[in-house]
Amino acid sequence: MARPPSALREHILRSALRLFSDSGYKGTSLHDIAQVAGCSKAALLYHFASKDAILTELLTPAGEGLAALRTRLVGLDGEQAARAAVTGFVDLALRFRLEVRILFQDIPTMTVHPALGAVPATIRRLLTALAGGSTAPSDTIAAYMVLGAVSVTAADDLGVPEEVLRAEMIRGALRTLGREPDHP
Amino acid sequence: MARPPSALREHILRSALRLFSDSGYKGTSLHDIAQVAGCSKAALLYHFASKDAILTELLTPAGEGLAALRTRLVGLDGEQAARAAVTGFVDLALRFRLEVRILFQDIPTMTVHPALGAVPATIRRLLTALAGGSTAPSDTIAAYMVLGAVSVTAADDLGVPEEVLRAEMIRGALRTLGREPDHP
DNA sequence: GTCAGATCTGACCGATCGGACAGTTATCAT
DNA sequence: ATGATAACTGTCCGATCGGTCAGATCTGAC
Repeated sequence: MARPPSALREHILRSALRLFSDSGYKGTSLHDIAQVAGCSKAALLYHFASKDAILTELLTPAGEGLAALRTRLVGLDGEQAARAAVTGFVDLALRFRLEVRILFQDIPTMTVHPALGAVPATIRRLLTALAGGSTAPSDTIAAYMVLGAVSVTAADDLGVPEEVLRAEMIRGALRTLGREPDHP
Repeated sequence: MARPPSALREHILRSALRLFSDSGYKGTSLHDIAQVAGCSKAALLYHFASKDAILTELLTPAGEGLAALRTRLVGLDGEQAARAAVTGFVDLALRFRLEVRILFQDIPTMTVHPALGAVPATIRRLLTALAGGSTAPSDTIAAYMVLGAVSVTAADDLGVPEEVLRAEMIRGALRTLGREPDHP
């Protein structure tokens, strides 16, 4: 886990992250990654067991962040849960912009991924938190809309400073949920 | 254009639509489609010039619907533009649920697609309509959030009747834009 | 220097991809 | 019946895919 950083290894990860988020996992070949990273294809497979291992290592931090958000939501309900879920998810989506893009491109393929096995259940928990615990269709739909809105908006880079983007996404999400954003 | 329907041809299209939306364009092989359609891979290529031709034919109606929405928005501004854009886009996303899923999976690849060349510009027009003509960051971001919210929510099938989904999505989108949904 | 282990390369492998093509079968007007 | 055309199949092709492997090169401890 805590290996020597090996400059090339890190460079490979960065290159793969960019390519995966640009062209998708299936749309990116080991040859492509090697070319961008400036090494041979075999060098990739020296540092990583497989193409899938690269993906796993790239998505693990985001998965851990999502799990951490989940634990932060336990015990909360109603207004508190909704607000915590909104700010937590917005921060997460902004911190892992490219990872979100990767996830969204291959959702059907990815949810089967071993490192992401817990994601669907966590997303479900996040949805009920966004809905403030309500199971009414209107609240469920609004929660789902927030999920989509934040993911898509964070993934695509409009030329807005991150501070502004964060504040506006939180305000917009709260409006979507029918909660006044004026609150501290 | 108005060819004899050829039962198999239609069946191929339906099979490809399902597979593309489930596994993505790159994630679906001609062999897969042929298997689901119950014919040989060569039969596919008798009815369609290429895999890409299947995709084009599948996405063309959605592209036309989007173009139609665009023309319906010309001349409108402010409140009128926003409301027309919301209802129009919600209807479109619901009518082409699977197509939206395909588009979202391969956005970077797809926008280069010849049949979809006009889509980015149309989306931009749709965004300004959703923002009610405003170019303020807060309005632009809210418009983008609506785009994502509607697309994602329509694409994934939560078990809600389409009537309810449509009404709630419109109400939620208007809330996101900071406009009261009470209006007729 | 030298030697061991880490790092990296070129060549190669089997599988699968989209697609081409010659030939076979079904359909149908005459 | 027969000929023409549409519909379809089996087979093959070159390209590309992820991955393996034997060996070359680099590196630092001794």
